[in-house]
Amino acid sequence: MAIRTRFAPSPTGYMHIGNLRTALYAYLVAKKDPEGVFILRIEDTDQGRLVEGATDIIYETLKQCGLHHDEGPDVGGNYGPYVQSERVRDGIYMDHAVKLIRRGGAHYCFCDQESIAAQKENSTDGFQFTDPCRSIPLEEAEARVKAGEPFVVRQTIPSEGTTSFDDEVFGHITVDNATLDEAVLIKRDGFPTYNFANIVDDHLMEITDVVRGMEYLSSTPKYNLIYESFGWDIPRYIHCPPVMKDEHSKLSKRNGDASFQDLMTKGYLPEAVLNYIALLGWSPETEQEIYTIDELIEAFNVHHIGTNGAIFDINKLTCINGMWLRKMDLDSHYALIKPYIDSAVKSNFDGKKIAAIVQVRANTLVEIPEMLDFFDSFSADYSPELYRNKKMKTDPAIALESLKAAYDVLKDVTDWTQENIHEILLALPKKMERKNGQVLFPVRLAVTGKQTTPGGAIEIADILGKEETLRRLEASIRMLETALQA
RNA sequence: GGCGCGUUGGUGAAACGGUCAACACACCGCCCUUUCACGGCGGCAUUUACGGGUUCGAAUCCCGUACGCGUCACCA
Repeated sequence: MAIRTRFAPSPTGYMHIGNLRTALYAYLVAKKDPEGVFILRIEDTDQGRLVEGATDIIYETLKQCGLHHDEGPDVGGNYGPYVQSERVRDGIYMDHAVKLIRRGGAHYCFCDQESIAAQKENSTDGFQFTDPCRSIPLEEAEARVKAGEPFVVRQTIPSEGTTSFDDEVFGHITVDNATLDEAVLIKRDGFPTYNFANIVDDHLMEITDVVRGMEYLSSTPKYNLIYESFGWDIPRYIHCPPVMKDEHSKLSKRNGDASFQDLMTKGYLPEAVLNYIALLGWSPETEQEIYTIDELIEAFNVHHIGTNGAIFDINKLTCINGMWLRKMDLDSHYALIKPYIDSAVKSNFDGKKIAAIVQVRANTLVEIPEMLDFFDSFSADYSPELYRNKKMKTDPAIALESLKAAYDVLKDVTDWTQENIHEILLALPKKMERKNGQVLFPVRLAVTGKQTTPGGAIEIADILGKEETLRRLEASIRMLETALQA
């Protein structure tokens, strides 16, 4: 039988990295099987927490990441509807709740919240609700329901014995039934709770592998009791530890940095983000670090998912993002970063050449414009002290000498190509008995006015063109002369 | 508080009883070099939360303690 997994978010806001990672893992588990099916189900049973537009963010994010679902509200499928509120209208949950009650796995409960609170009030430490409605005979309960009395459906849990299950990540877990409380399955408003809707839908949609956060680990035994009451097969469980913001707290929707959309605006690539979060909590069996989605499918193995929370490290993401940027061929890299180049460079320079000098340096997209600001704005009012560089063995006086020499040879170049500039400029240090750096470092500085830039003197001069290079050189020479005279 | 889960360097982590505890990020040096970066090389846990036990041998198994997280909602 083919593997079927689902990603079941509730549309309550942004998609954060922890969520996305759960989606990724569910996707990988499904696609590991060539026949595997990945399903998107929207869990909107909490009508009070719905956030408008949240569903679209989910669609958009999955799409950007290439996590295409085979079934879902927008793409259809044979197990629909894929939105829980629509399933409520179809009566699916209530029908199953009634079935479960008849099988003894649940019961009607007429307690109001006040009486539960009162019981809690009167109990000494360790409150566990004891439901008096458990003992109401079924016919009587059904009659009260029929008469219109408000009710909830509550799970009936055996007071003795133990329940255990196997988790692919955490192993075998056993709990005493006595510690399990009888959770509400159908709320007073007729909507199912998350737990119940989940069980029913997972079964009806024939989910074989349940991938979810480990916060559900403690309610899993209750799930299994319901599966057993129904006589249904229990799925494989894959509980994932949380993605943490720091040592103590999980990544939260409040923390804007954690949302996928924010990472996009911060200049990260979807592929890199996916690559990174795959590695957050899961480790491959080889030392390979860069993975395309297809490579992840190939390498993924649930038994290498870790058991403790992993702190989201933007440094590592940045590094991986840089690797993705660098491994692209120049044409696609240029196509990708063109908007960022254009936003900083309005003058008519060769964008592709600029892309080439940027490619080995940029780790994120947003840092690109700042790197390139010198192309459009140059004025020789920077500090002459910038020319003093210990490693290059330069100071303003040496720089002035080099700049003049460079200007003299450069002004006669007729064919302004990188090769020619290279040849001409590198002849200079030899002639002047200087080190390469003593000539080229000042030239680069003179035409950019910046301490550090992407690209060296030759590459930048090439891009700037002869006229602009000479203009900038001249301005810098004048500035240096004035400074040295003073 | 009950129950469950966890604890390897600043971070992600490998090692599934057997040499000096991989690797990557970050950090620090050095090299390369026309700056920065890229790339290369090296450093960075005398030790795997702590205490016992089992064993010829433990990060790895057992027990206890501490700490952390989760759960105990008519939220998901």
